Amino acid sequence: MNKKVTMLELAKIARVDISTVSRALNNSPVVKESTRRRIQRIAEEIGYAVNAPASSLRRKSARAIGMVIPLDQEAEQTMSDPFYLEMVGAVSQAAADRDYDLVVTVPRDARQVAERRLLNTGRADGIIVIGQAARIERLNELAEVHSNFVVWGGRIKRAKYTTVGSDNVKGGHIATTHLLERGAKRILFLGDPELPEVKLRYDGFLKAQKEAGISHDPSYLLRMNFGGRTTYNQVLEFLRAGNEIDGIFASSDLLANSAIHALVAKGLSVPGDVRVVGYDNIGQASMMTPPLTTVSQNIAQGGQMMVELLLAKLEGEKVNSRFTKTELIVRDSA
Amino acid sequence: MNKKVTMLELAKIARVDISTVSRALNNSPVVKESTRRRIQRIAEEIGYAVNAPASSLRRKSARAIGMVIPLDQEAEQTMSDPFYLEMVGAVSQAAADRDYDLVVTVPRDARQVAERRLLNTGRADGIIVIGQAARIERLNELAEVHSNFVVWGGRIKRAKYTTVGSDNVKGGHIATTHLLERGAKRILFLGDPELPEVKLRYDGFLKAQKEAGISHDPSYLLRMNFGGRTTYNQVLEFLRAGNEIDGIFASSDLLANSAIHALVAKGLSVPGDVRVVGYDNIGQASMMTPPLTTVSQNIAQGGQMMVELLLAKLEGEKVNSRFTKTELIVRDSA
DNA sequence: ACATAGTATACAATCGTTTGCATTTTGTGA
DNA sequence: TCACAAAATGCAAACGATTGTATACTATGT
Repeated sequence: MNKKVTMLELAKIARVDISTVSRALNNSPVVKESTRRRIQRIAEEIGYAVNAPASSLRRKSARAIGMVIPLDQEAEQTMSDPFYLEMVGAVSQAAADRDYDLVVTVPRDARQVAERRLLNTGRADGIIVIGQAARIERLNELAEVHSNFVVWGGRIKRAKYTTVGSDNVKGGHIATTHLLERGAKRILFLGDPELPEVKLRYDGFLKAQKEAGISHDPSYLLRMNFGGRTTYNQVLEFLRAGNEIDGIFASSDLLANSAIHALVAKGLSVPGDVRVVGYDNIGQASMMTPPLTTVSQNIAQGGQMMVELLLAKLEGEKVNSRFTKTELIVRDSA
Repeated sequence: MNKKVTMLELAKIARVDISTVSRALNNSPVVKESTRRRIQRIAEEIGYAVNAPASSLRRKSARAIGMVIPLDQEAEQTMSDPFYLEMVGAVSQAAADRDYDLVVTVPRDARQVAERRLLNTGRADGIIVIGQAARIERLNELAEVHSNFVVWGGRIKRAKYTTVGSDNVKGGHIATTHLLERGAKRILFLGDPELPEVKLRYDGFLKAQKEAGISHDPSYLLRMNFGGRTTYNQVLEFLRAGNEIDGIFASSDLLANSAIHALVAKGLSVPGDVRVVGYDNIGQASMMTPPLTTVSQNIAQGGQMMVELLLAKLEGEKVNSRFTKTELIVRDSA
C-alpha cells in the first residue's frame, strides 16, 4: 500500500545524478532550465516528495516552527476562548506561506520542558509561545540559552525575550476614553491585574480616567479570569449590592459577554443604561447581542509578525518586540 | 548560543560505544541496568536530547501525527467555533501521552494536498482529519493510497475510511425526545443538512418525532451554518413571520446561542416559552444564559480514540470506525 | 583451570538528502 | 579546428542516529 519513492530512483528515471535532482527540486540556478523542468515533471508524475527527516538532518533545519500553547490549571475554561484557535490559524497560515510546518504542543502540566524539547531535538527551528502569564521567569531562563523564540503577550520591562502583542496600555486607554466620551462616569473594570496583559490594560484604564479628571473608585474592579457563569454571578452580585455603574471595560470579550448577560438579567439595557467595551475582537464579538464594541488585537497580523520575527531571528538578525495594530472596533454596545 | 551535543560525544564521555548509548536511551533490555542509568544520568547532565530528524530517518518513522483542520471558505467564521480548539487540545494531549508530536496544518485553499504532503514527505506517520463536510470523495481517493488516517465526523455509508464521531442520529434523537417529553410540539430545526453530520442529526430529529406520532412541518427547518448575526436575524425573521414554536433543536451550540438571543429579543423566555437544545457541549455552553442543554460529543474521548485508532493502524491492525459517547447534557434551557 | 553458555558491549552498514569540489560538456572567439 | 572560459553535471562525504552481527567479557559447572 505504501510504496516509497526515493530521490535515487527519480534520478535513475531522469538519467541524471541524484545531486542534480536535488538541485533541480530546490530550484538551484546552476541546473539547466530544461533539465530542471524535466526533473520536476517526472517528480510530479511519479508522485515523488522529498523526505523531510532526511532533508532536515542534512540541512540541520527542520523547516518547522513549534508552537506552545500553555493552558495551565484552568485548562478547560481557557480552552474555550476562541482567541487561541484564531491564533493557531493565523500562525499556521503565516508559517505555511513561508513553507514551514507547525508543530503544536499543549503542555499538560506546567513541567514546562516543552520549549526546550522542541528546540533541542531539532524538531523545530524556533518556537512561538502563546502567553506569558506567570511564566516570565521561566521564559527568561530559556532566553539565556536559546534566542530563537517569540512570545505573544504584553511588553513587560523585565522580560528579556522578544514579544509581539497589542499595545495593552493604549488598548485600555482608547477603550476607556470611548466610554468617557459617551458620558460614562462610573466604570467597572473586569479582569485580573495579576496577569501582565491585564495589568497593562488596567493602567491604560486608570490613565484615561485621570486625564479626564475622574477619580477611579478602586472597588470598581472585579478580579476574574475566564468569563462564564462565575463572571455572570460576580457582576450580578456587584449590581445587587447597590453599586451604580454606567460603563464596563472588560479585559476580554468572554468577560464582556457574561457581563452583558448579567446586566440584562438585572433589567439594565446595553448600551442604553450601561455601555460595555471588551477586548480581543474574537469572531463572535460582532455577532453578540448587541454587537460588542471591543479592542482589536489583530490576531492575524500578530500571527504573521511572530512568524516573521522568528524567521528573522533564525537568520541571525537582531529583532525588537512589536505591537500589533491596536484599535477600537466600535459596535452597538457602547 | 546554540551548542549541539551529539550522541557520539555523550558516548565518549560515558566511555562506551555510541550504539550502547542509543540502546540505553531507548531502554533496550540488553544493556546492563547500571550502564543504562549511568548513561541516562550523563545525558541529563549535559542536556542531551536525541536528534529527531536523524532518528526519524533511520527508524523510518517521524513519531509524529499530522492534524488537518480544513476551514474552507467561511474560514473566519468557522474558526471561532471553540469546538476545533478543544479538538486540537484533546488530540495534542493524546498524542503527547504516546510520545508523538503533532503537526498541525490549516490548509488555506481547498487545494487539499495537505494530507498527502504530510504523509509522502514522511513528516507524519499518520494523520487525523477534522471534519469531512464536502470532502468525502477526496478522502475516499486518499484512502485508496494511504490507509493511515482517521477522520472526525459522522459515519457515512459510502465513506471508505475510518471515522470517529458522535452517534449523530442518536444525538438528534435524544435531543428531540427530550424536547418532546417536556411538551414541545412545534420544534424548529437549525442547521444545514447538506453537511453529513447535520443530515444525520436531522434524521434523528425526524425519527424521534415520527415515533411520537408528530408530523414535522418541513418548513420548520432553517438552513444555516455558522451562527452569529445571520442566524440571529434568520430566527427573528422566522418568528416575526408569525411562526409559532415551542422548541428549537440547533445542530451546534453556536447556532443555539444566537437563536436564544433572537428569542429573547422577540420577548420570549427560555426555557419558559421555548425550549432549546444545542449540539457540541462546548466549554461556553454551561455558562450561557440560561445554561445550554446540549448533546455532548465528548471531544476529549474523541481525540483519544482517534489517536488510538491511528496508532493501531500504523501497527498494521485492522480497525473499525467508532462512536464517542453521545449523551444529553441537561441544563436550564430545556 | 577450562570449555561453554550467557550477557554486555563494539563494529559497521544504513536511512535519504544536500553540497563542496572535481569533472565533463557546451559555447565562444580566433 | 583549437584553446579556454563558463555552464552543467557527477562524485563522494557528510548529517546523527539505529540495529544486525560479531566480539569480548562473566560466571558457572566440572
